[in-house]
Amino acid sequence: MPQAPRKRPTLVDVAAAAGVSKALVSIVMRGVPGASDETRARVFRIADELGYVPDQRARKLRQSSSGLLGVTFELREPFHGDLVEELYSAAADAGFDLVISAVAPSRSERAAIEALMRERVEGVIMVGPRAGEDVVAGWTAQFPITVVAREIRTPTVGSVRGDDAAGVELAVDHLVALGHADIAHVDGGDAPGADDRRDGFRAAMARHRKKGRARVVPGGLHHADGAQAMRAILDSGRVPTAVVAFNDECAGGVVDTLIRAGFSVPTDISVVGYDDARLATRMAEPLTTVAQDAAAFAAHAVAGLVTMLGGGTPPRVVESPHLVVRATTAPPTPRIPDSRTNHTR
Amino acid sequence: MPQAPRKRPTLVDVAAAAGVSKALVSIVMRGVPGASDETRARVFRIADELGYVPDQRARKLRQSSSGLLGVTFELREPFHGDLVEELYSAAADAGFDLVISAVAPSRSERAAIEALMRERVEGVIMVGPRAGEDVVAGWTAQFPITVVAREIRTPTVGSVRGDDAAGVELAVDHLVALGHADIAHVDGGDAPGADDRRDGFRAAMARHRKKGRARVVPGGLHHADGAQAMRAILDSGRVPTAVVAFNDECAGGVVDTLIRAGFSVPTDISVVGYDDARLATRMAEPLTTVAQDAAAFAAHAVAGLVTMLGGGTPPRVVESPHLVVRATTAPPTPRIPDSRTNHTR
DNA sequence: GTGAAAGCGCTAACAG
DNA sequence: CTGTTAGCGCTTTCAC
Repeated sequence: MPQAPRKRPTLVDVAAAAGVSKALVSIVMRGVPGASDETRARVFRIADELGYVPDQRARKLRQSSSGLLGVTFELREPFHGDLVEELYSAAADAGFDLVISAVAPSRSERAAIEALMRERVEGVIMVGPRAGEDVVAGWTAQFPITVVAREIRTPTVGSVRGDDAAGVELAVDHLVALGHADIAHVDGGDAPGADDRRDGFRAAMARHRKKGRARVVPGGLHHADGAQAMRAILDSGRVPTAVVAFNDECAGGVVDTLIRAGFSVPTDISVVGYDDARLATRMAEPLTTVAQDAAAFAAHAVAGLVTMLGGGTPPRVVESPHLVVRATTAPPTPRIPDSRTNHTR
Repeated sequence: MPQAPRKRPTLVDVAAAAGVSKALVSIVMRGVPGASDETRARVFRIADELGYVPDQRARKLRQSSSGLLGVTFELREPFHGDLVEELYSAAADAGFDLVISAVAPSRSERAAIEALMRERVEGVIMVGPRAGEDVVAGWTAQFPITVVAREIRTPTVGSVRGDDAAGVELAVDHLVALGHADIAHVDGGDAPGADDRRDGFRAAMARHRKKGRARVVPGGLHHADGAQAMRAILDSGRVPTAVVAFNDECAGGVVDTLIRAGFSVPTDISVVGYDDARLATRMAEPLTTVAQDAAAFAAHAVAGLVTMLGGGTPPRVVESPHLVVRATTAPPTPRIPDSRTNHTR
């Protein structure tokens, strides 16, 4: 097995070895017309023998446009991972390469964005950014930006997101159709999209003339938030027959608390999540959830950004989510009062 | 708010605006000695006004070494995310920039590595690669490679991993000290490290003269694998008092199945995970687990790779894991035969 | 302390 | 079909 060479072969090396000009090698390597088949074959063979790999950086430097799209995402969010995966293919389809830059507790959004600036990406897609609108708008001075999975009002910034209100309404409609009346919403606090989901919940309950039985409980994005919120609901003594959680992870916390309190899901209580992140399939009970189509998000984000690159207007896409019914929802069972009250704490 | 400029300012633009040569601007931007304080201040101010950001690609192209380290990791693995985060800081400390390239079902390790080749990274760190040893060794022709969180025997490839056997032994020792005798191991199938953990389990049980009561059940890396394995154990009728799972996610599946079968954790059955990924804290019960220090892994991987860059020998680091006792382990409770047998299926 | 010139590896435009 | 020439934006000698 060959060791890492002291110096990588360049176009010139290949050209010399093949006895042709470097321009010709370039033509062959890019697969553009302008070389005879036999030259092509010979150059390829030599390049291969030498272990030649074109230098992407030099290539992009020479070209007027870098053909690069940047992406910022959070390493910790499963749904972000799903999106990044889809973005790779969406970008490739559009003829762009992707440069991904992660955000984590020890690496700020600012740091992630600045790395992208230095890489000379032509535009960036920010997945669920936490920065303020004005901050994001400020970065717009460097390149066009499209935000995914978060609403943004600044007109110069593109936005691709799901219709959060409609998604929650879908969930409520499903539960009502099953016969549920007492439904609680464990919300997302100040997370992106939380307001809309809360509003959607209230609107749907009002539409079904169950306004008085709609309960909103403070929650959050994570497992612990859902668990704690559900515990609060149980402790309140007023137990609903169904819960709509802010997202899948939060729903996981809700379910876990219920099971440990001796309830069974969905027999005693139905639970609906949101996102349909890969996570939803990693739970003990396949979760009924509102699905956001990551592939569609990615496609719209890339297409929208490319439009902006050409001077077009920023995309403003609101995708309709759909409901995926799995195993955590069922018709409510008549409740025997107090039979389940001695739940563990 | 300024719109994205038609063309980004370059060094020349800044130089012209400041009335100095571009070499001087370069000196100032890099912060190297060779410019007076007032020139420095003026150049900085002008660069800022123009919104100038140095072009990383052109910069690296000119330099003999790119100062770039590549990383491949799986978007879906929480522990990989932890590692990547630590790698960012470890690389920065060593004066390198990171280029991360994700692996996902729709993006192969080969694709991820080839993107890195084109980026002219000087070396790469592969987090828990799945490719065969020979394949990884083959890539070594392009750049030095260090593998993290997986054993590799090829001497030309660096390796930084935890002592998997010792880790599982730690878990078994802890359980035995608590008084457990019947312990099962839900293994990781053919995942990296699974063999060692299995061996460690058997060795520890033998050491404690409980060889006959050691049971190994086929599992896997994910929640569903753990859940299914635990179900199989329950169905077998021979229920251990403790389970050591391959990793945290798998342990989550084990716990979930137990709870739903009416067992309580840790009162009836203790469960130990592995990794201490962020995930471990996202569970309903804080998981007792074998912790791998992601920061230490990252530091060793970067240091080792840098050594290889300088012609040194590939690192061969085996980190000692440690046990983090949380809420899923306790002394065994005397079992009333068959009291719990009617678990749900 | 400052500037002029050369060139990193490649592609684009042109000439043969 | 093939080769030559001129840069992309930057850093790096080496003069002044």
